[in-house]
Amino acid sequence: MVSATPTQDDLIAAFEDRGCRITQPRRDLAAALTRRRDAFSAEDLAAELDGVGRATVYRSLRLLVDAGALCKTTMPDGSPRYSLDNARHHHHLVCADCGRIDEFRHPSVERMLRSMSADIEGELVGHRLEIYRRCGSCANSGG
Amino acid sequence: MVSATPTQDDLIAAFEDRGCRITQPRRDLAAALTRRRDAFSAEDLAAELDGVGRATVYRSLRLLVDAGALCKTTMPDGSPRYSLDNARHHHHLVCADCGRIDEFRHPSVERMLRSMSADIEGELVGHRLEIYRRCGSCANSGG
DNA sequence: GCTCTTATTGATACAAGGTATTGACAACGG
DNA sequence: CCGTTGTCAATACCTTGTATCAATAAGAGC
Repeated sequence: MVSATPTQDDLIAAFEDRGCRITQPRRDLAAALTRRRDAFSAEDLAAELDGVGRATVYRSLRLLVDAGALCKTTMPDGSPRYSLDNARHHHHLVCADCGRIDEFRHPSVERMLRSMSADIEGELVGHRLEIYRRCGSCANSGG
Repeated sequence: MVSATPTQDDLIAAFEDRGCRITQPRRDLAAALTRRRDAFSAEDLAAELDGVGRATVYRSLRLLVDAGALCKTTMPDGSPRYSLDNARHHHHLVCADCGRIDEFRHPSVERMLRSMSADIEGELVGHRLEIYRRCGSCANSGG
């Protein structure tokens, strides 16, 4: 049961669960990820992981997103960011100024989806919801 | 007051409202757009508009999105699609199979946003919501 | 209608984010 | 410890745009 922010071992386990081999690049990547408390771009991570190929970084990120260990979020300008996933279904609060991403669970979201599904023809298969805001520190530090 | 799906003249008016010149490429583009009843990619549209430069297509699409005449929506795989906008705030129902995009207004969405804003630190500056489903025809035609 | 100014154009280069290919390599089952 | 095969790094390429720039054409003013 993974419930808090995943450790390096949790990330390794995510690879194993998907039948992947545990290689040095994946270990390096998992280590780098657990060192990061913030949201990051794939390119940033690739730049940090000297000696690990760019393609490998992208492949691994996709694996971890599919495994549910990482989230991929869209910034207001459309550019993607990755962040560690604390599991359980949630959405994201994205600060439009500093890019900070917080997980966010609110009963009204699921309530809304239930209430809509009655009025929507066809079968609901998913949704995408980001909430953009100015976070507390950005709101305080001027603007 | 533009309330139904915009005509070619409405699109031309959208350019004019923004102080833009009405050029032949923009006329061609507006004509092509009103012929389209479906969602489309910018590249598709550029391919259709022979003789209109790729950059011009992208520039014009951005103008029309800013003017509120077009919507830019994200497919489940993250790729963008454009569709004519019937104005008034709304969200999108995207068919995960055929890519069909319908506009969609439901009181529970705004209710949800209101209800959340009370619980969110900082100032809300926007949101992004797509609902993915299998539309009626896709659900019927097997799968 | 004819200039003149300037927005706009198409071509092209570039950027960001990501996938496909490929020969070399290394995990790990036996 | 060996062979199989998943994975690697490198590289080319793709998609979705944006920046640059010289050439052009809108449309205002006469």
